[in-house]
Amino acid sequence: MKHNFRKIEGKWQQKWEEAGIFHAVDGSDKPKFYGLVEFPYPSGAGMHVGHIKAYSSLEVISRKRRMEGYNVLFPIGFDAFGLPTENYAIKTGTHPRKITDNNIAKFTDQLKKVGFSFDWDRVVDTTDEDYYKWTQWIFLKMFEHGLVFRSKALVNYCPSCKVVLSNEDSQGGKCDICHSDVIQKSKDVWYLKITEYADKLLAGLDDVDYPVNVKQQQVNWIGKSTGAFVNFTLDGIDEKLEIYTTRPDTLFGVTFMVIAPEHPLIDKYADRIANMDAVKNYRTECAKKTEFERTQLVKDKTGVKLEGIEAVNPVNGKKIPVFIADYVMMGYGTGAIMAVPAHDQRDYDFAKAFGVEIIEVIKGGDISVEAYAGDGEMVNSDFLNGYDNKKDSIARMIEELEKMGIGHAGVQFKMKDWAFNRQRYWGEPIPIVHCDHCGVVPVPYEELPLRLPNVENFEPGEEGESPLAKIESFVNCTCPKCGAPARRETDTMPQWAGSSWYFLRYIDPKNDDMFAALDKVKYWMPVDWYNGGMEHVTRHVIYSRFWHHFLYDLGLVNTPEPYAKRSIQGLILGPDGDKMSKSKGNVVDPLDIVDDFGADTLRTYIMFMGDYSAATPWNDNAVKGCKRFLERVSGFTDMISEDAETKKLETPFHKTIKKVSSDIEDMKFNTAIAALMTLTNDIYNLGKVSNEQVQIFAKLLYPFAPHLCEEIWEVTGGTGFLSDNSWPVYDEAKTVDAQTEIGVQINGKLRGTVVIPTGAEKEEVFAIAKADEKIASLVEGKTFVKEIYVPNRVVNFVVK
RNA sequence: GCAGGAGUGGCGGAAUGGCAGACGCAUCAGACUCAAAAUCUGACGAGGGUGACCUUGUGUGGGUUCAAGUCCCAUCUCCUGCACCA
Repeated sequence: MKHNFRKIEGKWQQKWEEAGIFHAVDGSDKPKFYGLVEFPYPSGAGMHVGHIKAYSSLEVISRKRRMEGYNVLFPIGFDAFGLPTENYAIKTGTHPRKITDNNIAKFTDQLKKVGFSFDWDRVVDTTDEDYYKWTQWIFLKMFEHGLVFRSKALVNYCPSCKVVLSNEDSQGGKCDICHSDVIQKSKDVWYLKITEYADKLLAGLDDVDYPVNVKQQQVNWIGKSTGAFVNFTLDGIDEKLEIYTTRPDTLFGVTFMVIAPEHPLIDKYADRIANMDAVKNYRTECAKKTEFERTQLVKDKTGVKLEGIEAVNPVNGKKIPVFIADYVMMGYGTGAIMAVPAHDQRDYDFAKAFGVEIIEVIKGGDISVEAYAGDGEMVNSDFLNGYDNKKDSIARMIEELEKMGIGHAGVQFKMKDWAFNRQRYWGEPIPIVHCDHCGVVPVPYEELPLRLPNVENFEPGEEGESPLAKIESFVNCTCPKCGAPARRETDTMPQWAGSSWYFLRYIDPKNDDMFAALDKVKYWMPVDWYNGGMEHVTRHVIYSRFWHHFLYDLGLVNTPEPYAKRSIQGLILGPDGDKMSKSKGNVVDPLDIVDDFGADTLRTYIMFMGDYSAATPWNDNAVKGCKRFLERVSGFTDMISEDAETKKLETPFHKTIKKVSSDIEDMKFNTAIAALMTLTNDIYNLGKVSNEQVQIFAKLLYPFAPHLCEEIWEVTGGTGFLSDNSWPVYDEAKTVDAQTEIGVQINGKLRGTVVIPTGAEKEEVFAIAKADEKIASLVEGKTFVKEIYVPNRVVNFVVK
């Protein structure tokens, strides 16, 4: 038959939809499989080829699982709150609701055209009030459990988007949305205490199947370090100056202290600081620097000495100077450090620049040249003298600090609490009321959802106030606690709120009483396999793990970890090898490929391009190659013959079933398709194939090219849909040929090949190899030192 | 600087320590055609030889092994993430 994709693709998509074959069944007796892909942000541009690649892996696996008898949940939805929509709304004067609805309709249509087997009955939309009601509900639960707090603090702020950003949203000192330089601004910020879950998020990684680099990145992001907190004192003032250090063993080498320019101690003792003008100037300069600039000047240490203030080293009573310098961050540890120039390079650079004393306490380096961070014998260190490794001396020092009551062991995390409010319209309203009498009051659960007011003007204020602040009818309310007039919180939640729990809503998308019923959660969770992008590893994945751990602690879900397994897809690059971008004009529109070559070709090509997890450039010619392959497969129906010759294909078929089955599980989609191409070549070489063999082939190719395979299945007399039929099984005995060609090496160099009966005994194989004319002539007159045989692979004769 | 990963034909990429380059693309030659496209057949790492074949070859330099793209040591390059984190 001809491969008329225009005719068959629409036909099968309609049939699948009418028959509802991709609907998951709650509580079925079959084993369950929950395959999850990251739901898209429905942008106006429509789908990108990257979306297709991201969904194709679990699409293939889900289709295979259904044939293997699983009850499959493979859902899709839309993560639709966010700035691009809001900005577009401001630009065009169209309401974000309308833009979102249009974009969702477009994405839905496109996803269906590609033939994804999503369960369209469970679609979620994070901007739907029946959905965000539960986002707000979980937020209130966190509030109730003390995981939400408000504080005025220096935060990452994007001057272009006019919003506060979390640490995760401003990686590399750039705004995640518009890539402008992020500045530090003092703002009222709502935080979620993700740091309270830092240890659980770290430990949980032991129980899940994530790629090593993903785990490593999360470990780095959480950034746990162990060390000690030590209280220094200020000379002549009854004030403690607490520092955090990972090297308490070097305490005798402390020659100065450094505090962050924003440290509160400076203002507290401003009257004692003789050079306050210089200090103020330095602080102003630091505030002007972007995070990026601050990290660029790694080499040049700057700072100002606090004249009139001296610290006292608690272990030896020595008076030491105190500096402010921007190499110490207010946001990490206590915002103050003890400086040990002899054994820390940053302190060393600073000491050299400011002429501070350097005292060696660990032997082994040359401190006239650089700081020494290695192990060695302790010197100049009182009771630590003679210790010769970090581990012992740290333990001994902490013991002493605790005994003296001036310090204790402690841990620190690089991860910071999650800045959770945005001064924007298109997000979930934060369900909090500010009352003059009662302070911060949560909106009662029964009043949820707290709806976004329908307004015309979405512009944020110049100083970064939320657009909601201008809407009197929204802002003015009564206090839920005392009934007095009060004001609503006008900030909204960040983009990542709705996606932190969406996989739970798929389980029970229409439930009005709960985000998802526990019995259904128990049936479906955890997600068996979650595929997505590397860019979400230190954002969405870590946020959603946090929320899920919290819900687990409340007993509302059955597992602490939401995702049993995580995989990552690589980028699709433009044909020129660069990242696809509108400005470079190298973007490939997947719908163009569907129109020109068909959805099956697009899907097959994307899975065949290369290693699934690697970045691979697009190649238009190779797309045509996949089209050609599918056309050859279509041709099988014209080659069907029921004669005995087709028995010759038995071994190739069993081999292919084996390889395709295992390659799909290993996400080696490219070699699975290559194996099917090889089998296709075998069939063409023979020129005939049995009806049953064509049907097996259709089943194997079905996850990749489902429309064509359903058509072949129908034409060859198959009953029902392929998803209702079983995945082919192979017979191990039939995966081997009767004869095998093996290589024959002499002294490790390939000198020829011989054909042996598969599985032949060693001695027989040696005999066959030695009988080979060419081999015989090459070994003539030599002595055999060693004879090696690797079964069905190679023979190696070592001769002299 | 720290962590993780990768270097294989013209290209995308295959190879449980056992015949390097599967499969696809591109290219070249041939068939079909008035011609082109499509399709089919064949060749296709490099160097040499009329030829069967020979030599060489997986970033670079060493090593282990009967045998190394694969393991070990060193080194270079590239990608990804984090980064003055005390």
